[in-house]
Order: sequence, then structure tokens, then C-alpha cells
Amino acid sequence: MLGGEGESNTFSSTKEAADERCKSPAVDGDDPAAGSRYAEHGMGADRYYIPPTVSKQSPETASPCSFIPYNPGGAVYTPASAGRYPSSLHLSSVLPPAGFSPSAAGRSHFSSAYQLGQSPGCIYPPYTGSGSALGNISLPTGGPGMRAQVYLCNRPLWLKFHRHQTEMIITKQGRRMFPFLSFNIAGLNLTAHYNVFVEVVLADPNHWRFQGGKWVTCGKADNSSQGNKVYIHPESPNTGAHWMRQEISFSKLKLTNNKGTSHSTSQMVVLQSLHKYQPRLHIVEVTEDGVEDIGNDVKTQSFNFPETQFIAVTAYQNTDITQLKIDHNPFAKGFRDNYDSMYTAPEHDRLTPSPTDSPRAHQIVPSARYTMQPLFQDQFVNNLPQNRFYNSERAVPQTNSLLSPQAEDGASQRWFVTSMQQGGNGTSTSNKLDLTPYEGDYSSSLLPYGIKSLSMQTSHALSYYPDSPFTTMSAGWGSRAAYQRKVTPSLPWSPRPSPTSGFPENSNKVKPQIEEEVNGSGGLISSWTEAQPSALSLEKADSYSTACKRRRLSLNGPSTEDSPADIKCEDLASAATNGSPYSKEAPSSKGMAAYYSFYTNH
DNA sequence: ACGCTCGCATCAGGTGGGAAACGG
DNA sequence: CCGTTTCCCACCTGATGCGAGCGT
Repeated sequence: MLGGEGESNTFSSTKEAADERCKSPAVDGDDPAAGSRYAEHGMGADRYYIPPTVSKQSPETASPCSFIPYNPGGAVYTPASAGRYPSSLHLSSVLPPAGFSPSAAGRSHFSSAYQLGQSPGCIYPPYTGSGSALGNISLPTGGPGMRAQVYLCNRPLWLKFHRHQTEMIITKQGRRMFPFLSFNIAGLNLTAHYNVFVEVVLADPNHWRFQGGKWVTCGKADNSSQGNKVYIHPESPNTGAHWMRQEISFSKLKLTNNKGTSHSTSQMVVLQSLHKYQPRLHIVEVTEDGVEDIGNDVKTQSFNFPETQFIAVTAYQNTDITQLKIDHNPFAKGFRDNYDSMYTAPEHDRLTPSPTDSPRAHQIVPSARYTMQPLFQDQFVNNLPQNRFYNSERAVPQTNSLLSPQAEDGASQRWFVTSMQQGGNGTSTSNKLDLTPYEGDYSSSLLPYGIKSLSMQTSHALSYYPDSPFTTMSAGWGSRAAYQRKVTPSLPWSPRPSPTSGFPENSNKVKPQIEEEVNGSGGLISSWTEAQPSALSLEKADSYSTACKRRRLSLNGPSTEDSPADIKCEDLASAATNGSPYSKEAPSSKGMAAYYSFYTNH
């Protein structure tokens, strides 16, 4: 582990230094797993795995970063009794269940590969716009094998949920995750073959229960969990070029509590209700036929994203989570209480005509509804009338949020460079990477993004949740329908070299994510390659969002996500990105002007 | 005539809510 | 008794198939 030890040692201190106001009682303060006990004690015993996600930043800089309880959140509990997890777990990746093969079978342990030494100043190598972006990646190490860079595409959405302690429904037949895991990968060998899979491991040794409006521990976790814990991406194995070409979505991954399921183990991950889990991404270099070189740990890399931690439940406990799910998951649209009214609202009640100028939801450009939603919805989500949903102790005070609405608003005005946490392997530098984005409360990070502009032209990865290319953007759903509507049919999934020349067109693919972050997760925003436009949109967006907020609060009018305003927002977001939902081409300046104009006029 | 695009209808499947069932 | 789990429901999305319209 490169520097893993050193980093881990800073864990507790950093945590303490973390800005308390940024902590979410639900996920941090009350989270036993969040305490340093795991870091300090767990580390000693290889029972606990504490990803070195904490940087050695000074308290000043670390505080803001603590917005996301990385430290505790990144902890992964490894039941001593879980034989499937090798003892070598210490500061390393957890070995996949024995059942997993071929890549994991027989492995003694996963390498604690140093996952990208992404320093605040070199998060992403500038994208040149020509040739292969990959070629420009500066590997943190000069050792054998390339170190992958993994980015959680829909991180903003995850953060939103994480603030309230994410819950995932598990059912006998299996329930998809929402938000689902979606990554962008860079730094792989273009021609080498890799298996990409997600493993869901216990995040802590506790059994949880929702009491008094928050999650509290309740005894010990059942370590005797059995069943599949690994979900291998259906496209595995495949070339590095393939994996880097577009988002790697795990939207089909299902969670179940049915240990007996064997037929669909490939799609189901067996979990236990009321236990906290940490998804972990593994990238294993394999031979062309999918056989892993068990003798080379360097070829295995793991990544943890603490914000993706969740508690498995059979029924939602926290209404905040429920509302977030409803607000962001298109399949739950039917539960949006103002779903009808939002579309039937009088024309005059609209801030601006929708693109189609139709009052009916389905007549509104679908993309508008989805794409936009995330862009500003967050701000509404946390500002919904309190009586809208809460009627029981399950309701969690808004204070549970890491940031108060005000804080979030403020944050939304700042730049935030999306960075993916890396760190799974207990690599140290990952911390820096992760935290950097949040540095200064998202205020100061304005880093050029280049790499993740890796192609995202199609949506196969997220064919179902079309957000595909822009999943990121809208926290997961934003880009949906419209984007894929006229998008070229998905290319067949097959290993093939990633056209280096293909990057340019997608150079801004990740951009949407930024947009999402503007309103999302407390106003996170990333600066893509085009800082200027984004900044502008952000500013206006913020302005608009304020108006929307007022509107919603006072009038309880049209829903944020579906209102014409949203459409505009979406358009704006789209326009601001190369991945315009209406075309693969970069938005025309004209279009941009129009969008900006909208904000200006409102 | 042929091929392509578009719109509509249909169907499979995903979603949370709520009530009933289950179990400690 | 209470907390948890299961099942069913209405609603929604997305994929697919089909036919109409249009251009070559």
C-alpha cells in the first residue's frame, strides 16, 4: 500500500477536525461505525478495513471536505467469521466470495493498489481534445501495471442520499439499487482485458435499527451472512478500452435477502436487512478468456466510495430517503404527490413555456423532465413542505442533513470539481483526491476536467436508466429519455479497441454531472472543461432555483422537476454540456444564449 | 418499390405504499 | 405486542413491434 499506513493514522484526527456541522447525525454522529474505533482499533485487527480516504490536509481544508464522512463511511467491516474474506484484508481489498470466479477464485488477496495518486492539482490531466485522453493520463506510479482511476458518476445523487443515510430495499425477487452504481474508469491498458465487478461488503459490525428518527446500532451484525456478494458486470471480461469508453453502470444489480436464490445469483447480491453495507468496485486484469492471473496482485484494483454505503431494509425507514427515491427515481414518479398538478397547471402559472408548450407531462419533452429534475430538484427536496410527507417519528429533521438548506444554497453557488473517491484499497492518496473536491466547501476547487470525457455516446450501459451518458449529471436520472431518444442505438457490447479518436466528441460527457451538482447534494458543482459557461449557468441556475424554492414553498405549485422551469434548467444543463440531449453535438452558442436568457429574464 | 423515420400501442418490469402475515 | 417481512396494488418507464408517412 502506498502510504496507506500513514494516511490511516490520520484518520481519527482528521475526523475530529472535520467540521461538525457537516456531519450528518444519521450517518456520522450516530453512526457507531463512523467512529474512530474502527479506524484505530479495527485497523489493528484485520477485521476492519479502513480505506485511507482521509487526507493529511489541514483541519481548515479538511473540514469542508468532511461534508462527506469519508473516514467512517469508508470503513468496511470484515467479519472474522467470514471465511470468504481473507485475512489479508488489512488495508486491502476484500477478497470476493469464494464463489466468485474466475477472476477472484483462488486469490489470496486483492492488491492494495495505489489508486491513482490524484493530488489536488492533478485530478484530471487536461484533455487535449485529440487523440486518446487515456494517453495523457499520468500514472501515479511507475511500477508495473497501470493504475486505474475510477469516478463515481452519479456521486451527487449518492451524496444526497448519504446525507440521510442511504437505504436500499431488498426483496426476495431482488430490488435494484437506487441510486445505482455507475463509474467512469480511466487509466486502464487499452488492450488488456479486465473483469469489473462490484462486491457488497459489511460496512460495520453492527445491526442497525431506525429509532427516534435516526439510525442507531442495535446489537451485532449477523456475520453468518451467506449468499452471493458479488455482481460481475455483464460485460466482463472486456478490454480496458471498452471499460473506459463509457460509463460502467451497475443499474441491473439487484439486492435480495433471499439466500436461497441460486438461479439469478449473477444478478443478485444477497444482503441482510438492517445491516450496513459498502459497495466496492473491483477491476481485475484477466487474460483474454477471462482468466485471472492469480499470481499478480498488481492486476487487481479495488475502489471504495463511502458515499455509496447503505443500510439494507425491507421497507424504508427514513422518509427523507423515501422522498429522495421518489423524487429521483423515474419508476417512482407515480408517487410524486403533485405529479398531476404539475402538468396541468395553468399556462400562466409557468415560468416559461416548455419546449413543446404542452401542459401534459408526456407531451413535455421527456428529457426535460428528467434531465432537469436533478439539476435543481435537490434544492427542493430539502425544502419540501414538511407536512408533505412526514407524519411519524420516521421523519428526520432537516437538521439531519449535513448542510442546512441555507448552507446548501450557498454551496450551490460554488464550484465543485467532481472527483471520485478512490481509495478502496487503502491507498492513501485517494483521500486527497476525494477531499479536494469539497475543499473549502466546494468553494475553491476549480480544476480542469479532461479525462472523463471518455466517450459516452451511447447509453447501453444504462440502457434501462438511460441517463446513460449523463447519468452523472443528474444525479442519476437526469438525462434520460431525451438523451437516448434520438441517440444512436447502442453499440453491441463487444471487446474492441476504444477509438482514441472517439474521445473528443465526448470530451464533455461528464459535464452533466457538474450541472447536477449545482443543485444537487447541497449545491455541489463541478467545473468541467468549460468553466465559464458552467459558472454562468450555475449562477443563473442558483438564481432560478431560489425562485423555484420560493415558489414551491409558498404556492406548493408545480413540481420542481417537471415544471417548465425545470425544463429550462435541463436545457441549460444540456446546453452547457457537450452531451446535449438533443444532439451529440456541442450546444450551439445560440442555444446557450437562449437558456441563459431565460434565467436572466426570470 | 424500397428503405428510413416517426408515432402510437402494447407489454414487461420497476417503484413505493399499505395492509396482512410473520416471528421474537 | 411490536418490529420486520411479504404480498399486492396502482402507477410509471422503457423496450419493442407495427403501421403510416416520406424520400429516394
